[in-house]
Amino acid sequence: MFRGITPINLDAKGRLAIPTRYRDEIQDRCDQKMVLTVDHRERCLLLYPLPDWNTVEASVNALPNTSKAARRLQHMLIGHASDLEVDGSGRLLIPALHREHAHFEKRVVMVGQGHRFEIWSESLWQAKNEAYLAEDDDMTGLEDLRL
Amino acid sequence: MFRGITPINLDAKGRLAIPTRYRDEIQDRCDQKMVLTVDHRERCLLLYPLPDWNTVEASVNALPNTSKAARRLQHMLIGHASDLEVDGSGRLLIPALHREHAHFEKRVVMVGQGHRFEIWSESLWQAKNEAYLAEDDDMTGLEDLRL
DNA sequence: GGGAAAAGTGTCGTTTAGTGAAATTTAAGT
DNA sequence: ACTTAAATTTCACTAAACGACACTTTTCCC
Repeated sequence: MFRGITPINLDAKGRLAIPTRYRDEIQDRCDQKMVLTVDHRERCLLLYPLPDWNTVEASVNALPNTSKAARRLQHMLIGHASDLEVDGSGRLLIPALHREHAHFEKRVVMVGQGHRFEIWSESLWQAKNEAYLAEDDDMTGLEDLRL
Repeated sequence: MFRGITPINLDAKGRLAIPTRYRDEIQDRCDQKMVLTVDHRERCLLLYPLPDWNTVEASVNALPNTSKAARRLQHMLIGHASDLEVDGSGRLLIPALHREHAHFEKRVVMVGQGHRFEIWSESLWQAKNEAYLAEDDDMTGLEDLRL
């Protein structure tokens, strides 16, 4: 289970050093083999251990491709999926197109989300948080939730 | 399995250099013999290793040609299919008609899609992505999906 | 049919990006 | 506080992608 948020500096070649506390779990779970793709509704990247990605990919591929929403998902998620391997120093090279897509500069934040990570440009992440705070607090459908 | 997205510059003669990480697999799978055709609903090209294309072609040909949708598929896919061979430097010459159809200029992106590739003009690919991101997030029928 | 132009093919050198290792810095433990 | 280990940054090397060039083949026009 990945949890927590970590700010990280990309190096000059666009490599991202995985926070140490996740490295053992990643080693165990997928032998350093991960898949990076884009989120279909936000300007951020999604990072899965390979086995978890395979599950997601299978369920997205199984959707009827007559549905427009399904085709959108297939185009975005599957189309942008890239195999990555964690190198000997615990780093991942983020492909240039993905960096551009998510507007990465030097500083990014890596957000643990259970079986996967979200990776955001730090400035976009901050903007997103500000936007959430400014928004009306619409909790429709969530009335029974106890936080 | 082809996966990942790579930006590529066509050379002055319209040749596309296959990314090196795919070359071994292509050599093994089809001895450099590939088939290029057009997608029937997007302005992009589809590139198959010959054996995989043969499967696709057979199943499209098996469709009842009383169906209008089937005739459309046969016309588009099979009609535009063109045999290509990877040259000694790992490049494919994209026929002029295909380049025009998909609005290729210099920069294209090659998108691994399992047993085949999609090839897009970079600007069309970006436009498509932006359009998807801007779209309403209509997930009707996909409520149970866990990404 | 001859010539010219266009299109196709192959090779080479340069540049850029990717990879791996080393060294410095930081942190942790004794 | 000192030693050891770990993590991050920097540097150097390798390989792939790019562009240029030269040669061949085909096509079109005169």
